Amino acid sequence: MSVAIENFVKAIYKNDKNDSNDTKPGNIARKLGISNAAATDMAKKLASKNLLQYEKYQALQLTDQGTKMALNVIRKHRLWEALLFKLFDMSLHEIHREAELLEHETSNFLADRISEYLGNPKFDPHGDPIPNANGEITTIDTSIALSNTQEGKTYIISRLMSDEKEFFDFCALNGLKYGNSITITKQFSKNKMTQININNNIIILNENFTKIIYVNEANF
Amino acid sequence: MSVAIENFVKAIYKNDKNDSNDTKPGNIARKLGISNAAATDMAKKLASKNLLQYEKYQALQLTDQGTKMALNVIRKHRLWEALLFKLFDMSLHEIHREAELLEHETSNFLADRISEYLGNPKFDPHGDPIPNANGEITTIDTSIALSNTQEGKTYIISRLMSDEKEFFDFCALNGLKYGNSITITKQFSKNKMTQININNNIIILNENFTKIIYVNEANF
DNA sequence: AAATTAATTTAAGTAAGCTTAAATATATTT
DNA sequence: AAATATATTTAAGCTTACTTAAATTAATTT
Repeated sequence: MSVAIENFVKAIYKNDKNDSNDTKPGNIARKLGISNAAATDMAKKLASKNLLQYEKYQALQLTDQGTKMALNVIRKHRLWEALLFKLFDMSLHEIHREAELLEHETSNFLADRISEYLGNPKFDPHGDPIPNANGEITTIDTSIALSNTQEGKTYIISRLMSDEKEFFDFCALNGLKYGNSITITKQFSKNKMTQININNNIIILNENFTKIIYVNEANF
Repeated sequence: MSVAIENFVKAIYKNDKNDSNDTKPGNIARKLGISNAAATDMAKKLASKNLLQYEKYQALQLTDQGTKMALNVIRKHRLWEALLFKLFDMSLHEIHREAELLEHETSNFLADRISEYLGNPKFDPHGDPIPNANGEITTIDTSIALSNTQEGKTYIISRLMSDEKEFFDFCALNGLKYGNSITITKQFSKNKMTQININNNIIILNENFTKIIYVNEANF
């Protein structure tokens, strides 16, 4: 299937989660930056391919097949985000931009290799759930802000919710990377600071940081 | 520029290295799996974009701009091959197939991140040179077969020239990966076996292996 | 050198994915 | 409920990247 089709079903899937009554051609058109006419045309075409149900003037509804396609694209997008975020010093915005292109040129085989390499993560660096190869999706995000962690426990970094270069520079410098493990050595509840052990270095993070770094409990 | 255009200049660049007189539309058409007519059309179009010189019935010649574009695509292709080969257990054939698609959807920024991550390698896992960001290309391959290495020296694995699953399984098991470092502990010149230290494990490789594993001298 | 073969080019046509403009239906306001 | 505004649809047309078939040129054989 083409890039245009993949983006179309993805846009419907995402829009539908917010307001399924408003998933009409015009709405999808706006999100994709195409004309209403083009969206109507595409809707008809995809209906004939059994990817969605189309009735004049009604909201578009993905079929099971269409939903599966959307989830497959979203899976690839989020796996790429997770991989790029782990490997390189790139912001959430940058990884999103790259993943938006790579998602359409990734075989299922490669997606599985990426997932495997990352330890089959259930969430991407934004905290959004990554569908598995069967299109199943975990909806409960168990990650918590660093400020809510407990002394003595070990966690895996699951999100770095920022787009500021200085933040990422700081993270890079201190080994704060998606997928890395940290241990909480002290919680200063008064002034909201957190002392952590990362790669055997002890660092203290203030509220600005502990609120935007998210982690999951490590399961050993 | 489109995927079709990128593949067209890439095909010309590659063909030209073998026989520059034979870089005519029909030849490129065959390599790309399109008709001669389509190739002639494209040649005219690219001439108007200043990517190549086109004269009726003559061989196609890339301009500097066209050459630069071809090298940029080739750079991305080979960087992807190097990255996928390093990270995942994929054969040379598999990484090639994936890189063929990813190369067109990769920003220069991301290409630079990949290169940086890999330590700006000059050759990909096939042993083909990786152009740098300025389109400069190293033509002298300094890598040698493991059978030609010297006792006591340390090398970086630069190629694993095989497409057989068993070989890659063996490599994965023993940490023989593109980019990894090994030390030659003994050379058995008679029966062409080589003893190496990899990740502090000592293993012995026979001729079947030492002829298809290529390495570069490590520069510390 | 003429005849034959092969390649290139031109011409006409197609499908995908868009566009704008006009027609039509739906929603909203009064 | 009628008038107005908004959204959707239809229609016609464009560009890209192809196709096949016919015409032309180049290369090869005899």
